[in-house]
This record gives sequence, C-alpha cells and structure tokens, in this order.
Amino acid sequence: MSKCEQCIVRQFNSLKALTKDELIRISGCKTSKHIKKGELIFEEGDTLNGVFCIKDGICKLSKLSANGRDQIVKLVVKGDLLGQRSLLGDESANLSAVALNDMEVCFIPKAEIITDLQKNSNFSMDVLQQMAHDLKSSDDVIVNMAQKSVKQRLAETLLYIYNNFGVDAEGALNVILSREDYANIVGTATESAIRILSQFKKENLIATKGKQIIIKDIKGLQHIE
Amino acid sequence: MSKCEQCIVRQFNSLKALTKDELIRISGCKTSKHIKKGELIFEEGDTLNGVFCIKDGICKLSKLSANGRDQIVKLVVKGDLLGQRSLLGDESANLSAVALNDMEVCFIPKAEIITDLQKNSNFSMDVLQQMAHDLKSSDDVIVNMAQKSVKQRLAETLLYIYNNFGVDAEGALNVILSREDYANIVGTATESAIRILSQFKKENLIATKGKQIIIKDIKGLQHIE
DNA sequence: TAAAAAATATGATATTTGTCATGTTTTAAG
DNA sequence: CTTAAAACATGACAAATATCATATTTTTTA
Repeated sequence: MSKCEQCIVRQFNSLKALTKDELIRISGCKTSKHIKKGELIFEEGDTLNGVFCIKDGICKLSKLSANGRDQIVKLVVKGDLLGQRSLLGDESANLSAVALNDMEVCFIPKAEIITDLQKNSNFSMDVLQQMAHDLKSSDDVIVNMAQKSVKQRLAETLLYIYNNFGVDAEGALNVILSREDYANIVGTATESAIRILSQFKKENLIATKGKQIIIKDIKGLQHIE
Repeated sequence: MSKCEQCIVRQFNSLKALTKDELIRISGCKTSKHIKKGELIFEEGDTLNGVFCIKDGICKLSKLSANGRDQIVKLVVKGDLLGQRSLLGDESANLSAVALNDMEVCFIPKAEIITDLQKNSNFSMDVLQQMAHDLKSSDDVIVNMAQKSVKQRLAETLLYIYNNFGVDAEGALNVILSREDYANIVGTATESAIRILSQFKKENLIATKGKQIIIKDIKGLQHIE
C-alpha cells in the first residue's frame, strides 16, 4: 500500500496542508481502490463515511432531475477530493459519481478528516479557500446556464475540457465522453448535442473520429454566435 | 452603536460559534451602515476588505453576463453573511449586491474574521458547514436551470420566495421584485416573465396587485407542466 | 464471428422562448 | 398636479430547442 506522505497527488488538494504526522496517521487507515470505467463510486442519497482522494482517472458528478434526465454538474480529476461537502454538512450525497475511465482512488474515513479540520487550521483554511473557489465557479456555471445558448455552452464545454484535461498525441481531447454525456453537461437533448457537434464539424471548428474530438479552431469556438 | 454580543441576528449565521470575547472584540471594530432600497452595496470586481452581516432587509446578488443581462444568483436576507467567499479566496467580488429594500448591515473587517477562523475551530467548522450547504444548493440550481422550463423555474421562484420570506397581512409576498428581477432570477427575457405571470394569473395560480403577488394555488405551482 | 444492443446521425415537425413593436399603466420628478 | 420616465402588458413573428421517427454505425455480448 502506497503512503500518503509520499503521494504526489496530495500536492493538488487541501491534504498538502497536513503535517507529516497527520499524513502518516491517515496513511494508516486509508484504503485504496481500483474502479473500472463506467462503475459507480457513490450514488445520490448514499451516506458517505469519508472522502475520496483521486489518484488517477476522471469521473463525472451528476444529479437526476425531476424530468428523469441526468445533469452532469462537474468533472473530477486526479488530485481532486470527492465527498467533503456531504461529510461536512453531515448530509447524504447530493450527487452521483461515475468513473469515466479506469481510476485509482483512496478512501479516507470521516473521523480522520474531521479531526484534522478541527486541529490543523492550515488545513481547514485551505479547505475553506477551495470551497470558496468552488462556490464562485458554481455561480459562473449558473450564469452560463441561464444566459447562454446551447451552442455556446457546448462550445465552452469543449474548450473547458481542452484547457483542463489536454489532448493526446493526435490532438484529440483526453476525456472521452459520449454525446449523451455532452448533452447532460450542457443540459439539452442528446439529439441537439449531436446536431450541434455535427454543425461544428461542418464549420471546421472541430474534427471527430468516433468518440474522439479534435479541436481545430479555438477562437471560432470562443466566438460562437 | 449596538453590540454584537447582544445582537440576535448572529444566531442565524456562523458568528454564533464565536466566544463572548471574540464578539466583543469584533463589536469594537465593526461599522454599522444604513443602505437605501436600490443602492449598491458592492459591485462585481470590487475588493472587499471584510464581510457584511445583514441586520435587516433583503438584497440581491447578481452577475453581469456576456450578453449584457444581469443574472440574479441569490437573494440574501436578515441574518446572512455577505462576502465571505471573496475574503477567503482573496479574490475580488464575483457578484454585485443591490438592496431590494432598506437595509441595516454591519461591516466586519477582514483581519478580524480571518483571525477567528484560524483560532476558533468551532467557527471555522460552522463556516465550512455553511459553505458545504451553499454548494449543495448551487448544484440544485444548476440542475434546475439546465433541465426545467422557464415556466417551471418561475413557479419555483415564487414558491421559494413564499417559503423563505413569507407573506404580509394581505397574503402578498414580502419580497417585492420587478418583473425584470423575476426574469433575471429565472434567466429569461423580461417579456417572457411578464407573459408567464399573466398566464399564472389567468389560471388562478396567483393574484397580482401592482408589484404585489399573492400565491393562490401552491400545489398548482408545484405541478407546472 | 454473428447477432443484439447501444450510440450516432439526420429529417420532419411541434413547442418553447426571444425579439421587436406598440400601447397602457404605474411611478417618480419637477 | 402635471409631465416624463419607467414598468407592465400583449400581439406578431423569428429563432432556438425538443420530440418523434427512422437509418446507420459502432460496440458489446453470446
């Protein structure tokens, strides 16, 4: 079993604010887990007894809407922590988490995190900052959802993925999503997402090869409409 | 000048977790402010050097979208704290705050809050819980924006105001918003908001008298579409 | 590998929502 | 109190988006 105090991933999240001793203690009670593509990590309504630290892979956080459609609220990557909110609020999970590719995650029991939050103010301040930042992003997403067209939102989603997750050797986006996933991020019908992607392709903004998407004209995508 | 340690309002927010000594110290450096209806409290991009504690009144938090329209992200009431996020993230304000009626607010300098967050873990845990809860609400708003029709969102907004801000002696909503404000909450054109409110009136879901709105059929509004 | 299932694609059409125009009512200012 | 400005209201039409139908392609399963 790998050790937290030697894990590079923690540099990307609030765990970096923990002391060596705290990390060693966490290391002793954490569990590692391999999760396959498509697998459910937790579901809306589940009680989470700890947080997940993503060592590798990507997953989507989504919520079932009253009309029966899934809304993807966030993509979570290597280095992110998952489930702090439910833990802090002492509420059941508000979102479901599903792996988009094979993942490596560590599970840290609730009690450990709470203890450290109470004792180490560097840690709690870091978590607070992280959450303040998340709240700001959420507000921005709300504004985009409310004020921008489906076409603009889809273009921004492509650029978001491009900027945050990068491309492979052929220039294709590293995150592979189905058209349905794109529709569920943007909040539209799957057919609409397919149609708009086809249109982007005709207009030479992107190129596609199966599920792979290559961004060809960043400025064009930035200036939709 | 009133004293924080005797102020009832603090029971509604995280300041309740402060000790008596901390409250007395804050009391000594806070400033009170009267804000008139329609006045700007702070604007997107402003640097906030503290937080506002709302003693009385209601204000709207909004953000200017790229298309030039304001999106109202949240309504803030008596007891709420305003501006923690910008303070924590050390970023400029992401939203503008405008008073919807006459307000009484106290301004607490940044340094005081930060000190208490670092020294009093009860306080920081309470703020963390509050933010976790806010993040959950934000996710719910995103899902609603993305998946529900304008009509449903407007109905939910009316119910939200009804449930959270109550009604006066005649049964009219306590919060008085313009049709434009409603449009900016829901993320639609002002004309569309007006049209839908007219329709609700025809269907006997609400009654209106100028800007006043009386909710007549809660279940009807809950089951739009 | 063949068959079944799922994902992608596209047309036709209905519904929702936005925009522009124009009139009326309410509110604010002098 | 009168007038100007703002807010409200509604019609006509345009644009965006959803829905349903039906192929085609890709992926999965047996």
